[in-house]
Amino acid sequence: MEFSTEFDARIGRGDVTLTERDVALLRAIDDHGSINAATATLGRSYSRGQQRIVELEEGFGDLVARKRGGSGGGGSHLTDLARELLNRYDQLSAEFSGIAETEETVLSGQVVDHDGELATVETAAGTVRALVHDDGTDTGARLTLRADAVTLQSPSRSPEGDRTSARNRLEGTVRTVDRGEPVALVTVDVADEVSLAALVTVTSVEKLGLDRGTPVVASFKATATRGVPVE
Amino acid sequence: MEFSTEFDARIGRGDVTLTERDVALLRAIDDHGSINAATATLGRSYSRGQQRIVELEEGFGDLVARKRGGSGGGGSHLTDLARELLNRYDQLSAEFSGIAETEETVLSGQVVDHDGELATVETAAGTVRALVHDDGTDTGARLTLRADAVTLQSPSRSPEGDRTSARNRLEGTVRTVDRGEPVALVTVDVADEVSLAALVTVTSVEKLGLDRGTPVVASFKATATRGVPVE
DNA sequence: TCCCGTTGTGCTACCAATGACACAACGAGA
DNA sequence: TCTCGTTGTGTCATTGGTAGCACAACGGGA
Repeated sequence: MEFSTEFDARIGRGDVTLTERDVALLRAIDDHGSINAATATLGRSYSRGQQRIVELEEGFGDLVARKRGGSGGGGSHLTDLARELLNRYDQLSAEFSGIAETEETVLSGQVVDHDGELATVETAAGTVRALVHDDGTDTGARLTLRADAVTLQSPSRSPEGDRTSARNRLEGTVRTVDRGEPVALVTVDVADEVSLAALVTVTSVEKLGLDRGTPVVASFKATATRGVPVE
Repeated sequence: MEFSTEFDARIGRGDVTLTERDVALLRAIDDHGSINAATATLGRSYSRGQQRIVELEEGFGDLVARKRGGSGGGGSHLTDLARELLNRYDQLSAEFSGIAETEETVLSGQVVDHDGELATVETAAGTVRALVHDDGTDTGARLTLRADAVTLQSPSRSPEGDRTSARNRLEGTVRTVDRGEPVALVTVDVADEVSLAALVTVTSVEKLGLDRGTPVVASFKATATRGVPVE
């Protein structure tokens, strides 16, 4: 069954939260130079738009410098704070949509150890360390491993007693290489019936000489793999 | 200024989307064995709850097996599909909240090259490859680098012409080590006035002998650093 | 055959967010 | 002093989602 994963990003402060709708309003003000023109082009009512700005400013501080009267009747422009908020919102959305869109592989396994948030999980592909939130009855867990968190390297150069903080290592062989334009999706067989997806740049594909059958080591940080308890 | 980053996770299919509210309803049905008891304990109306289930099932397929009449009057229980949906939702939430909570560092810089989504950005800390969405007027970009995507390694063992797909490398020295219980937040000075945050396990801190002043190499994948264009 | 608690369905009422509209206040420039 | 387009403020209407309620349908067991 095919799902689409979606999200709403919000930025909160005090008891107001900035939503996508608010961001659109601020952007329109920035574009048109007045609340009036902004609400008009958005097909929204001025009165409500103005009210909303006041509400937001009670939580965040000055966002819109407004002037009435004068030549042209006045106008409004965004404060530096508002611009910072918009940038922050863009970044947040970019990260969320990264998650919503990126391929991921799910590993199920048994929790054999639990130290705070850090769990050791036995999976079909080997034992993996991951962050698992709840720790009440730790029997099993489903780990989700995002393709952009997996780094690939040649087996020749990959010491066992490692000097890196990426301590989850799974050996395998490349199953498929799906070249997008600047990025490629590589799937790696790490056990019978278990394969990982890794998102790497095409230049990395070439540097590592990745092709069907190439032996590789997939490594990923414990702190980058999150899981939820099951059963 | 201190913000809180929030989100709503949703799973869509067709033209219905499963929200957190729906998840709560399904969970309550699973707990109590009937829609009636579920809506009652949630303080919601039966009629609306039942309607909502029908709406969801039009998009997703059978979620709640309902039986009326019989001993006890009947009852309801979740289908396997519903359970799968709930698991999927849990995983998605876990990933989103990981993003919302995790420390991150922002690098601003000039875009010097743009190949599809992959941009090369000159920052104060060095040149970095990252995924940047829009590519209309590529002047500057703000890259956000999540602490859980940064891996640390000792400089001794880190070949220049690398055999790994993590190609962004920044050398620096440890500024602070903030030990949480199983995970530690390490900040690394990589240039004047620029420091990165890395989230690693405490055992990695010990293995690498990280302490204030320790020279380290911070590396991260281009596909794990996302940016938004500015100006 | 009756009893019971559930599902299924339809109606009204309510609430919060929003739009629609009216009108005063403003202030630079003609 | 007048004009003009904007901000600021208030009132009323509309809308979408929900609760509240009533009542029929169901079917296993007493």
